[in-house]
Amino acid sequence: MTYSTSEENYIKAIYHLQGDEGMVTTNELSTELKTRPASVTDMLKKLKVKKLLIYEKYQGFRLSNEGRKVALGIIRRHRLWEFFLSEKLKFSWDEVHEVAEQLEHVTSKKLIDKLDEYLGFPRVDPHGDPIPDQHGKIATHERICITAIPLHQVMEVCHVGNQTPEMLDILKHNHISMGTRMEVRKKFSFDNSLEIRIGRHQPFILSEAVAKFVWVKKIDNP
Amino acid sequence: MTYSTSEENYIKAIYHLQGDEGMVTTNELSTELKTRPASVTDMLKKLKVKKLLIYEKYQGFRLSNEGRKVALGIIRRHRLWEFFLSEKLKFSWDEVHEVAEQLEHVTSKKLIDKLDEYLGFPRVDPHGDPIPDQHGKIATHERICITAIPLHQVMEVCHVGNQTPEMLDILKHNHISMGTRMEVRKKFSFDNSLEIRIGRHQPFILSEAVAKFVWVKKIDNP
DNA sequence: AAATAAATTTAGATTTGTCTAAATAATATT
DNA sequence: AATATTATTTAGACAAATCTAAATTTATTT
Repeated sequence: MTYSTSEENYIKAIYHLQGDEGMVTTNELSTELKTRPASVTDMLKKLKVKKLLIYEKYQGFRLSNEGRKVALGIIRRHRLWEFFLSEKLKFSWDEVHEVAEQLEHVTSKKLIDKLDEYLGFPRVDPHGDPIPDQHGKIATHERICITAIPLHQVMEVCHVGNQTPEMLDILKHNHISMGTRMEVRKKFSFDNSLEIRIGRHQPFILSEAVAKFVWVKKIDNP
Repeated sequence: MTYSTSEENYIKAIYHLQGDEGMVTTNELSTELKTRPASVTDMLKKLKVKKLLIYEKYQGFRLSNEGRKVALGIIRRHRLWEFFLSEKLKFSWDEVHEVAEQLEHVTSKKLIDKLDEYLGFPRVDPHGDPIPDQHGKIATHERICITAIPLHQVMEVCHVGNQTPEMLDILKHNHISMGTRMEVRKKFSFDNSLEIRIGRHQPFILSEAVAKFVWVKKIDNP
């Protein structure tokens, strides 16, 4: 009922790769984890024996219900630590992931539940991803990429799918962060760039390269 | 320049076993770490190659200067996490050690230095043990066991050498904690128990079994 | 449908940290 | 001082997690 760091990394990666119904392939996972496909196969066998995986050889695989539960536990730990690092220790956005990667493997339920309480039961991490609760429940808020929303509708930034320092830099420059309310005023079909307006400020242009990582949701408290 | 969890555990244990000048033996270390002596010998060879250890076979061993530096880094992490768990997450005294044992192996200098700052640069952990600073400097405050202090001298509790729930219970019951100022009023040679007084409160008796774990120092700000 | 290419698995090796059993060195006892 | 006891080390094995190279299965092309 407790898993090695390596097993946890595999479980987490599989969770992220498999969508709602999808299967994952050996190559995908080996790319994700930067290991050789042969190593992946070895681990798949192990996880299958432990009943965390639905897997028949050559057929691809996905997490069992139990496996998904374990994955959500790991993700809970990861995201709570990210929140802690960002909120309390003032780590910048692009620094939290690497450290949380290590902290997430500290397994003490009490530690995590107390940390959750100390942080005030946050519902999303600094990148806008939802944090599963003690029971593994995870909010699936409806979100949509700003490249796909209708014009002239004010929405709230709730997720950024790229956490590099470069991305942080460009977003900061344009005063975009989690919770920012914005409106798409125009789409330029030539290069798929967008004209954005935040509140009463001067509208500005966002390239497609940036825009495709910015996701919004309907405003919570209008 | 980075060490495995296992290596770190050996280094830390050697640091604790060796006094100021002393040598450590294979058996002592194997008892401490609950491994077989043969495993200890294997690791000693490895740590010697890495120049962390002064070791000639059959002659005992102790940390090199470099080894001591590494040990102090690990102890710094351990004690800062203990402080965090106790102070911020409200873990009780006897619960912090086990969790800190895991957290101490998360190696990010930035994490630890920011944590230190966040906690307000604490100088001692919840058991009264000093926390090394960024440069590995550790305060060696003069302390003395209450079984050994002269009578009628008010001193301040600065260390408790036993962290079981039972110890916590008895100390709590007698209103003794880190920083408590107390005076030994009488020593009973029959059973080596002590009569203690805290402030103007009713004096009480402490058994030798408890007293030998309670250490005090001169009062800082008289 | 056969041939080719790509993905996956198997077989066997390697590293780290551990173990047991046997050999050797140091220490204690008669 | 010789012997017995204890401590330490060596030798060889094992489990976990990885790797390379070869074999096998599935998918794609002609």
